[in-house]
Amino acid sequence: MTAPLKHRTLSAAIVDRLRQAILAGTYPAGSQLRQDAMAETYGVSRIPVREALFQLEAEGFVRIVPHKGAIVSELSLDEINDVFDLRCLLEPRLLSQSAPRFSASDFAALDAIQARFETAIAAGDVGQWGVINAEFHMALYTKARQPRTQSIVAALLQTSDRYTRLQLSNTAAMGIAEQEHAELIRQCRAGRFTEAAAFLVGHIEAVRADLLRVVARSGAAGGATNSRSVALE
Amino acid sequence: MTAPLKHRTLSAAIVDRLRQAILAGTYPAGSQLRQDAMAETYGVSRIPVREALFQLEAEGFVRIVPHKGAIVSELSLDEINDVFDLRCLLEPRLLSQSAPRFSASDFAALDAIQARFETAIAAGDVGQWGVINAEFHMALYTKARQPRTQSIVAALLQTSDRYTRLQLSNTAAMGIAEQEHAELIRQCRAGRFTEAAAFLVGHIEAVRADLLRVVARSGAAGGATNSRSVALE
DNA sequence: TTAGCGTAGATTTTATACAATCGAGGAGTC
DNA sequence: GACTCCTCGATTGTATAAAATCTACGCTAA
Repeated sequence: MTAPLKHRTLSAAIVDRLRQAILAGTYPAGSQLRQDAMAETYGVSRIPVREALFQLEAEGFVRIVPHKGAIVSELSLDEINDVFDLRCLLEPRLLSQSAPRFSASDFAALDAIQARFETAIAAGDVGQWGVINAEFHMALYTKARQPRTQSIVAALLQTSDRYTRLQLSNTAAMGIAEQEHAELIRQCRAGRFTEAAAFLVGHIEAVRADLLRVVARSGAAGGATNSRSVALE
Repeated sequence: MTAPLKHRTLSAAIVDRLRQAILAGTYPAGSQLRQDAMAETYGVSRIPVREALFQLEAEGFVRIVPHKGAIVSELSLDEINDVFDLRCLLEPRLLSQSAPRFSASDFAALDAIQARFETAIAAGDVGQWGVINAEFHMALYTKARQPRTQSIVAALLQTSDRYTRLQLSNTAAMGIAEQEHAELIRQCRAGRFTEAAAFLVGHIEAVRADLLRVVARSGAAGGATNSRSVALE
C-alpha cells in the first residue's frame, strides 16, 4: 500500500500522505487516527506518525486531545465562511503588493502552472486540481513582502481545498476557475492591478458560492448549525 | 533549574518553557537549539523536546531544517509590519462580530483580566504583561463565530509579544495600553461598537509606532533591511 | 435498580538505543 | 598551491520498549 516515499524525512512523507488521505476522504471527519494503525499502514514506527499528526494539527486538519488521540476535524459552516472571508480579505492585499513587482520570469512561472492546470482538468484529476490551484494562487503572491500573510494564505488554501473536494467532479466549476486564472494573468500583464484585485475577490466568492450551494443541497458539513468554535487558551 | 512542570504532557510543558525563554531573550534570534542540550536542561528525553520544537515552528518562533536542527527565527522589519497590518485588519472585524453578543459574564471576565493587568503593570512584571495583554484581546473576541480568525489572531498576539519585549521596561507605554483597554470596555458596554472597533485600530497602531520607534533608534531587529521572506513551497 | 469503586485493557506518552545524515578537516593527486 | 575525495565526529531521525494515562466494564453495596 505504500509507494516510493522519497521525502527528506519520514515524518514529512507521512504528513503528505495523511493530508492527501484526509483531503480524499479516506479518513472522514470525526474518525480517530490511531498511531499504531497508521504506523503499520505506512510501514514505519510510531514516532514519525506522531510528528506528522502534530503537524497536521497545526494545519487544522486534526484535533489532538492529550492521552486520547487525534481526530479528523469537523467542517463547520462557520469555519467555511470564516476561511473564505479571510481569503477575500487577504489575497487581494497580497496581489496588490506582489503584481507590480512581477518580472518576466514570474509571468513565465504563472503560465507554466496554468498549463499544468489545464492538463489536470482535462484529465479530470481532482486530486491534482487542488494542489495546482494553491500553487497558482501562491505564485501570484511571491513578490509580496508579507511573509506572515503568505503562510496564512497557504494554509487557508489547503483548507479550502478540503472543503472544495466535497463537491468532487464538478468539472464545470473547474473550467470556470481555469478561465478566471487566465484572466487574472492577463490583467496583471496589462498592469491593471486594482482591477485584478477586484476580479480576484469575485473569483474567490464564486468558489465559495458554488461550495455553499452544494453543501446546502446535500446537507453535508458535519455540525452545520452547531458552531463549535475552538476554545482558545 | 526546572520548576513545577505541572502540565498535561511533558511536550506541552516544554513548549511553554521554550516559548517563554525565547520571548525573554534567553535564546536570542539566530541561535541554534540543540535537542540534546534542551533535553538535559529540562531533565527529559529528546522526544518531548522534538515535539516542542515542531510546535514552536508552527507558531513561527523557530525554523527547522531537516537534519540540521532548529534555529530561533530572526525578526525582520517586513514581518513586524505584516503582523501589525494583519492585526489591524482582523481584530476590528472580530470585535464587531463579538461585542454585540457580550453578556454580563463576558464583561465580568474582561474586568477581571483588566484587574490582573493593572497589578502586573504595577509590579513591573514584563513577562506577565504580554500574556495578560493577549488574554484581554482574545477575551474581546470570544463571542465572534470566526474560529479560524481567532486562532490566527492568537498566534499574531504571541508574535507581537515577542517583538514588544524588545523595548522592555517601557512602563509608560504599558500604562497607556491599560487605559486604552479600559476605554475599550467602556465603549463596548455603551454599545458603541463601530467606535470601539475604530479605537481598537488606533490602539494597535500606537503599539506598532512605539515599537518601530525603538527598533529604528536601537538599530535592533536582526536583518532589518534584509527582507528575507520565507520561501513558500 | 443504581451509584460508586476498582481493575483490566487499550492507547498514548516518554525513555533508551540504534541508524542515517551532514559538515569539517586532512590525505592524496594533478 | 588548489582541488577532490574520504573519513570522522557531532547531531538529528527512527525504531523498540517501558511507563503513564484514560476508558470501559464489572463488581459491591446502599
